[in-house]
Amino acid sequence: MRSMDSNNCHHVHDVQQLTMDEVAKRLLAAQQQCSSHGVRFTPLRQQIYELILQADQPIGAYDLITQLQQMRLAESDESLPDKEGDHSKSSLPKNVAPPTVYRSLEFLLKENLIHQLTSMNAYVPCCHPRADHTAAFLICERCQRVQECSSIPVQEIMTFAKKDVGFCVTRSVIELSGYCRDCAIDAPS
Amino acid sequence: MRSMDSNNCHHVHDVQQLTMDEVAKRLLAAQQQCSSHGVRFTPLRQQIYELILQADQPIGAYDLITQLQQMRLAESDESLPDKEGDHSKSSLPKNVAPPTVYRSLEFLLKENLIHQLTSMNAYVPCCHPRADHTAAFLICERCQRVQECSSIPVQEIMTFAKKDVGFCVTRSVIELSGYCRDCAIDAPS
DNA sequence: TTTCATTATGTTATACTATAACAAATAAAA
DNA sequence: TTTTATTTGTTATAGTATAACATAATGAAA
Repeated sequence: MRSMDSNNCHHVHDVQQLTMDEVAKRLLAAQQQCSSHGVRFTPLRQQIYELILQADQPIGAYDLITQLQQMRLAESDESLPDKEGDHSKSSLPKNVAPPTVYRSLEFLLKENLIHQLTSMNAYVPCCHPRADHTAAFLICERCQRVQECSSIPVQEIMTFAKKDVGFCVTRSVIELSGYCRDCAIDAPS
Repeated sequence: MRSMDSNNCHHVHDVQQLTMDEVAKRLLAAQQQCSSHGVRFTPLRQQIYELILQADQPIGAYDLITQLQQMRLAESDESLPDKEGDHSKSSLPKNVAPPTVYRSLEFLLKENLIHQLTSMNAYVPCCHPRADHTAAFLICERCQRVQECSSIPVQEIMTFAKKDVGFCVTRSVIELSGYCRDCAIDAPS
């Protein structure tokens, strides 16, 4: 059972377990963001974003492929039950190949709509699509819950790299695996 | 050209570009550590550790395989030039398969002799093999230089996760890519 | 509208990274 | 020595990601 007070500290958010309402809101916001950025939020990109939003765990590229396949099969089945249905609708390709998904993932990453969890080859929605912030991720090994932290200590590492080491960061991977608060109860501390 | 004062701030070290002397020292230290831990520092493990120490960049598993192959070929060639040499020496297998290398990498990781750079699927020596510290890595995209930081801000993230979020970290991946001090001069800041 | 250029997607093939499962060899313990 | 445990070899395959080129859809210019 997930604690309700898990978000009480500064800038820590669960990235998933969204309600249908929240998913809808995110999709709309993404629409608007893409529109204002002058980039195209195509049906494919939208579908993939939606799958990532709806997933209750970080989802891998090949899982997305599987789910897309099933969605397309389901769509083509819908046109059969109709006795006099027009079968000339939109015959999407049956097979979804890796590049199809990876290109949309690349797009969503560039738009800051999703994050990549490099340590587990999976993807999650971004909590704050607007900002180009540096985030750390707390990944629970047991329940797969992922929390996104854009807290002070995370920012301090960046300023440390710049000020003290003279290192100019262009990409950050900060992923801490372990046991979340709820799961740590059962596990050794 | 690498600055000499790049290590002037607390707990930041280049992980590579070791002199032959330093490599020898590390090997000896590893020998002793393994001995005291009651684990076996076999010739294979030693060879792989040595290759990682000698590399001037993070090295991938399949690069290690290639290098091992070449070493073994070179060894078997050495026995040919001798006119009356005993060819019955140590005929090592010609092919080095992935598990051979991955198992030794696993060993070296467990002994804290090396680190895995998850974001680039490569491996580097550990600066402080003794401690089981949390480290951040600064990875230069241009010159491939890698710096290991076990500085205060890094530790603060860990305490933040524990104290403020109740998250119990078992494994950390903190890798910042970008431009090191020397390369940042030419690149946009 | 038609043409053209651009962008996005489909398609095929393949590269790269890593592990499972079992066999053989080696070293340590009984 | 015999047994046991550990390490390494071997074969096969799983999992992740991209290159290269073809086709289709979109948006802009003529």
